[in-house]
Amino acid sequence: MNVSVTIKDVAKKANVAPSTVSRVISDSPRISEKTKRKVRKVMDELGYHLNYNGRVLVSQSTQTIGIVTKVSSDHFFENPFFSELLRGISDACHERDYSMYLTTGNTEEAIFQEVVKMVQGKRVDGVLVLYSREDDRVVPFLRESSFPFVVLGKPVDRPGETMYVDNDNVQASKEVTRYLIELGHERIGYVGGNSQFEVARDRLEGYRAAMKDHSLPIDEEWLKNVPAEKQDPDQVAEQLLGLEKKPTALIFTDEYNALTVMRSLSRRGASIPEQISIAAFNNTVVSRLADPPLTTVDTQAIQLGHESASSLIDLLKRPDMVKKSMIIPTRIIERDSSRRLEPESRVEI
Amino acid sequence: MNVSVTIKDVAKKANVAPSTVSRVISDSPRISEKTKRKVRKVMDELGYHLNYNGRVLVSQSTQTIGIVTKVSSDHFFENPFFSELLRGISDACHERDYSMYLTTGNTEEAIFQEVVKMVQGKRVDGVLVLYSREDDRVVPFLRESSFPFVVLGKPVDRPGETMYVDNDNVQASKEVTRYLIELGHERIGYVGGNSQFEVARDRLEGYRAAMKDHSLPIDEEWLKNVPAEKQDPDQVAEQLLGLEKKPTALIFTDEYNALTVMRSLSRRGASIPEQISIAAFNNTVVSRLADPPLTTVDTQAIQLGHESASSLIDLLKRPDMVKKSMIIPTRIIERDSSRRLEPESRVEI
DNA sequence: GCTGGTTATGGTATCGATTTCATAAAAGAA
DNA sequence: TTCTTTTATGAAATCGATACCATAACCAGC
Repeated sequence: MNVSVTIKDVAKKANVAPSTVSRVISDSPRISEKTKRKVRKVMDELGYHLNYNGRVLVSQSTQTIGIVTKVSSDHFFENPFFSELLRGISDACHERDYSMYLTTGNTEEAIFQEVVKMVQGKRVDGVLVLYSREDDRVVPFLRESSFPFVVLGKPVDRPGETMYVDNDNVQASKEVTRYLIELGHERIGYVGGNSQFEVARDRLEGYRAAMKDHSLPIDEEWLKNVPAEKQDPDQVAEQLLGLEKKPTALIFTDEYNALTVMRSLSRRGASIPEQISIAAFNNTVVSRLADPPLTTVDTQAIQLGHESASSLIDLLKRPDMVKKSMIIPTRIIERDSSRRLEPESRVEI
Repeated sequence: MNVSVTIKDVAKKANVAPSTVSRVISDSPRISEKTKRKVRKVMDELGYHLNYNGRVLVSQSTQTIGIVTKVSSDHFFENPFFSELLRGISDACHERDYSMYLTTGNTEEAIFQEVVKMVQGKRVDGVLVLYSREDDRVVPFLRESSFPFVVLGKPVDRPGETMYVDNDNVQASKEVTRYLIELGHERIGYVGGNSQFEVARDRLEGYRAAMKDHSLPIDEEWLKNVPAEKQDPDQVAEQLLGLEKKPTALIFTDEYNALTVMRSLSRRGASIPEQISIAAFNNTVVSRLADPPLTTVDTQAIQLGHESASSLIDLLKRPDMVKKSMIIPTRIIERDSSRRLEPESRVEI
């Protein structure tokens, strides 16, 4: 096993040319069945296996896609949402016989350099960018290099020229807000994420739009749109409970934030959902196992991952294809963290 | 960008031989500074970038490690434990300038075939197996092929000949059991996982040993050592609460199981930790965010990942190295899910 | 001035597969 | 039977980089 069997060894033993063996491997119709059988027998005998690197060099294609994540410090990695995405991506890759090449780094610069290396070094055929952010260098670089790529999330600029897969976050956010409004809530707060990311902006927009549609005023004190790492859940809880006009419902773009803030709220005597209803985005296992289980917007992470990888592979196979984008539907999963606000129960807490 | 610049183009334009350019790339001391400057200037002008595949072919090394996970249906992927592992692996790879090649599949056969393909096809230099299981074909195959690999978890057989990284699960389980015993618990139950996996067996063994050390009898009714997917949390809760001699504490090898069973227990009126104390393994974000937060054994997933990848890379660099294995220490993180059982409170619930 | 030893660089085979072009053999047409 | 067409296979160039071997240039020592 140490010394490997090459196509030439097979050719020699089978008394054919290397090119014939190559054609047998690709099952070319130009080779007679008899020769195919003979060559295959020898391949078995010698324990031949195709050397992938030789093929890559000549075919100029690695059958591998590069996956670019946010910086590790965003804790994207530790989030089950990421895992589910990866699961979807992985499934799609395996279905189409592609491989995944994972990129990570602790700084944006490190990630960018990784991307440059994998693109210039021809390590991958295409790139899947798992975020969409302002001031990002990766997407512009890929665009400029005319390297095939797909963005998971709505591109910050030129969405028409870019292939992407995303939820309709504005719409989804509108819907979950409306859902709470229909449950009788009027004072609805919103705890978002880093507004550098397109997804955060879209969801905030959807929330605002829904409130406006129902002519409900928004108290800016109800909005906490800050990066997760800067958010002290206790502080958020305290601030919200200290308000004269306390919100009766809260929307979180991040399940983890929802849980930590929920805990702080409960400790301060605001029980969920009795005093405050909660809804969050991303329906991962976290929401299911929370106590009480969270009402969430299912963003269908596995499908998002699957479609994005699948679209990228389509693009690789037919580079001239029209840059179609894809919107994955969302739906609200009702659980116990939000409840109907009966008129009589609208007492101050 | 479409047509790529090769080492030959650089050589021609700089009036040197391709071999000289290659030596400049590797910064060989045999090339004069003057020539290096000249060649580098031309590389810049032409926008040259090393083609990774050409190098791979001649150097017979891909600087990539393959990562083998359990079948997707085990939901290993969706577990933050996996994410943290991956994070550690990723960090180690980036430190050493290695890449990761991820394998997944829905069946064991699919995974096995993937491994064969990546090993025989020379897609990776070494393999990291993220589980240790009975009746596994991957490890024997790697061994037989004398392909470098490291197992995360204690190998089922021939651990002496195999490089592995693991916690001391027997010991860790002993400790957490002892911890509960020292809190005054005597009737301690154990909810484990699929005993095909070495980790499940080790932890069960540790638990039994600790109980024996303290001369505490084990009621076999307290043991639920079944695969996660077959475990109905409600049923487990019901069975445990229906016992005449109910356990006052439970150890879970899986945080998710712990949460689902906990919920069932609470619903049936057994509050945590008042009536039943809980301890679990793997201290991920799940335990931190649970309500109440779980007392857990921190298995240090990130470090496990980091060390395993790092060991594999060491092995690749020095194939003759002694097959040292590594035990990552664990520690108990005390949180609110377990409490001291005061003698007077030992009343039947 | 000649020999021997460095040092800097060039030429070329090589890694393992694919692919184009050429050609021998077989089949079909006249 | 001879010529043309088709089919099956072979020979060799190629992908991009590396590494071995060769050699020119230079310097030192006698």
